[in-house]
Amino acid sequence: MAKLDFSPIADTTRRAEIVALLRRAILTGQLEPGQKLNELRISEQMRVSRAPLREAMRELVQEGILTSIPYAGTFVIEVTAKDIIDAYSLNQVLDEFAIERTWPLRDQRFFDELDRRHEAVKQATRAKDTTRQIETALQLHGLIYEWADNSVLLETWQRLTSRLQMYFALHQRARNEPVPAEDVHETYVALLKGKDMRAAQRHAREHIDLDFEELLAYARSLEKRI
Amino acid sequence: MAKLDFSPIADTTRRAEIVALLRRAILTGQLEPGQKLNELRISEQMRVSRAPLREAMRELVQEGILTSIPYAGTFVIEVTAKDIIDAYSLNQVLDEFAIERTWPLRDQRFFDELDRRHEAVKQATRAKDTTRQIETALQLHGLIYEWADNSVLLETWQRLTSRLQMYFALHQRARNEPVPAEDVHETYVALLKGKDMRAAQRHAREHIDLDFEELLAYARSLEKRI
DNA sequence: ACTTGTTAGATTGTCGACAATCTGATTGTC
DNA sequence: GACAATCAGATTGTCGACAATCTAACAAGT
Repeated sequence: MAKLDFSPIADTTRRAEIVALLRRAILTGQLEPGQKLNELRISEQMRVSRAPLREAMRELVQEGILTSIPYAGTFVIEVTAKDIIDAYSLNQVLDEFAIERTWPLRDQRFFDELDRRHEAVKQATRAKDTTRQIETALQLHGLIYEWADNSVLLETWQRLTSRLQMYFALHQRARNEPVPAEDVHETYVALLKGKDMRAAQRHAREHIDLDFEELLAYARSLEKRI
Repeated sequence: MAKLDFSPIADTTRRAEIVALLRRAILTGQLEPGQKLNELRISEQMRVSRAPLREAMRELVQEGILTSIPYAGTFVIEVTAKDIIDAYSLNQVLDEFAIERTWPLRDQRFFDELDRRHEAVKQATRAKDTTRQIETALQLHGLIYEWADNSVLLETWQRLTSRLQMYFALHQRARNEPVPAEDVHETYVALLKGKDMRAAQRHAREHIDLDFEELLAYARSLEKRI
């Protein structure tokens, strides 16, 4: 018997595809915060009935990027400065925990995957594909969560990621400057390969703080516009 | 204008009621882990069509207490020893964070609410209502999360709570011993009222460890039975 | 005996139509 | 003109029926 591992086959329900489509539209900012999702219109555009669409929307509500008011509608969540602060402060705590758990489990496969994802970020940066840059950066960041061998932690991170990605996308969309060309993840990757866990944890915290300042400033500007 | 705060009116959709019913059935162990939820049967029992039932089930899947396999069915999640370990280790980290954030925000209203919830636990204990005891104990524990003024943290805790409650319920159901009569939360409440934050954090960690040992032993026994 | 094809039954996924509810415009009243 | 009552249109919530898919039992071939 050959020892070939087959991966699970793709979800073949319309619902799953709708979830993916909607999530992408929200996280890239094509659907703006506060915007209402008209079921009839969307179902017609997707050539799908409202049943699977509604089920998909329930999933995204639980995922935290949509919000639903009975008989009124389902909306993309609004982004407040406080939301961003809250998400980031929790993210710091989780990062520390994830690094602690991943640390003893690092092996060659981990380092290889780390390099692979790092490379993906650099490529997206060179291509000036901001959406993909955000996506790959979060995937790079997510490796410590995938490696930490804690399914509940991973789920929590993935929920948080949805929001972070949305915040970043909004931020990128708002400022029309080009994306920073230098590689801010170089140190992060080096530290994860090194021997000083505390240093890695500290850097994760500081590095996040850096991006955070800029993002927060944007969030504040949003607040004032209302 | 009177400064009366009205609480949001109750959800009036069937879906919301179904979610509440199903969640309760799962968390109290009436629906056992691994059990399949037959849509037609349940919808007939509830005198409801399958549409709102299915939407409710999608929510609970995202909430993490159901799992769905396309064209096969939706099942109550299985509980493994590792799941419990994972949930608890994350809970420890979150507890520390929640206490840290809540600490400077404690006021008279906090202390009053703390006492109120503590009293509810004691009452459920006296009445030997194990289900309610678990529920109230988790509510007591959840106060630091509600008070921490971090919506993302609160959501995360609520998701985690669902599972913890399910684990505890399973545990309680398995052992037929009476529930401990002495009050294990006395010290916890006292420390939250005190001046030493570190001590409170330490106790939260240790206290949880205590219950955890017992719960874990049960989880291991589950593993072996398979 | 073991695999492979076939088929019937049950269950999930999807659809189109109807009922309940909300919104905002209109009318009528003071 | 301001305000309440009413109504029409649009949108969400729910239903019952049909289509797609899975499972398990059985038959047939090797």
